[in-house]
Amino acid sequence: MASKMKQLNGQAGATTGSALVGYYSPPEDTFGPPPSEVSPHDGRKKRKDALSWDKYTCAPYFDGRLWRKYGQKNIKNSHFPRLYFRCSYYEDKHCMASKLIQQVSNDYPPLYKVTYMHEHTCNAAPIPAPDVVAEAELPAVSDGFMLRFGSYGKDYRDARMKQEQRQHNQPMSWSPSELLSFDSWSSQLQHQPALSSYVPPPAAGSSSSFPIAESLPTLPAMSGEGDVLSTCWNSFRYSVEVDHLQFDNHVDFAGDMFSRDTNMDAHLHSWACTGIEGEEILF
DNA sequence: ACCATTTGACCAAC
DNA sequence: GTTGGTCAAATGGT
Repeated sequence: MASKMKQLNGQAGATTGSALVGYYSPPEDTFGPPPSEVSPHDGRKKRKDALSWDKYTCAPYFDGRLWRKYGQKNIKNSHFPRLYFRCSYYEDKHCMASKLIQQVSNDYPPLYKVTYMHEHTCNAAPIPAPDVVAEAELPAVSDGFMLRFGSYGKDYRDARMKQEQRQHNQPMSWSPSELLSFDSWSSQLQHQPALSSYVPPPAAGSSSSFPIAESLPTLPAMSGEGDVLSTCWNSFRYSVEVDHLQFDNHVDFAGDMFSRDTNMDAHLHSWACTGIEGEEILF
């Protein structure tokens, strides 16, 4: 039998109200105009003869826009699935922008190819870079901890609140990559070659905030159980000397109070933040 | 029960 | 016939 009823002929009206999806990655050139168009060179014509351009990045998820995932497909001759997104304003504003994400390497950090199709017509304001950045007075990294954190800042949280209001005050869940959080490694781990190759220390004696331009994707966040939370985890980095912050059980960081999880292994420390609207966020 | 995500069917492009 | 893009039912989390 297997009579799987399926609505044919696209343009299915309202899919069930799905949430907006946004992820954070370090700002690259994504807030500006799209890079020059690159036509596919695999010989196969794209389904839609649309304007498209490719971008290779380690931070494929957040590009300042809100996307809704609508599909995933295993691709022949690729170890990684292809993920399909369209603009979250597809229904509201009939914005035809879409993108697909294809992981192309399994390095640290993994490299992704992102193919964008159609420009946004939704006129939605791009999500600004987070306002949580490293605090001032960065010391030399020599014997410090390397902190890594991913966050949406206040602007993004405000945007989410607005979106929740649009959706009849239905709260939106946070994905792990959206949580204000950070991990730390001991300097011992930091000096391992595999890490040092892509974690250049900040300039010694730097006294300004860690430049956003120097933010780079880092290792996937690991939970206490060793699970990879999300390879879309992107972070700013900064370093502090051990005595620069109090590394006991609480840290006041950029105005948010973090408490350390007691179940941590030798190198990976996980923290909970109690600074967002009084809620404690654990992951 | 509601909502977000996943999964597999359908169908267009090759 | 095969592969990839899209849709929506099924599934899972809260």
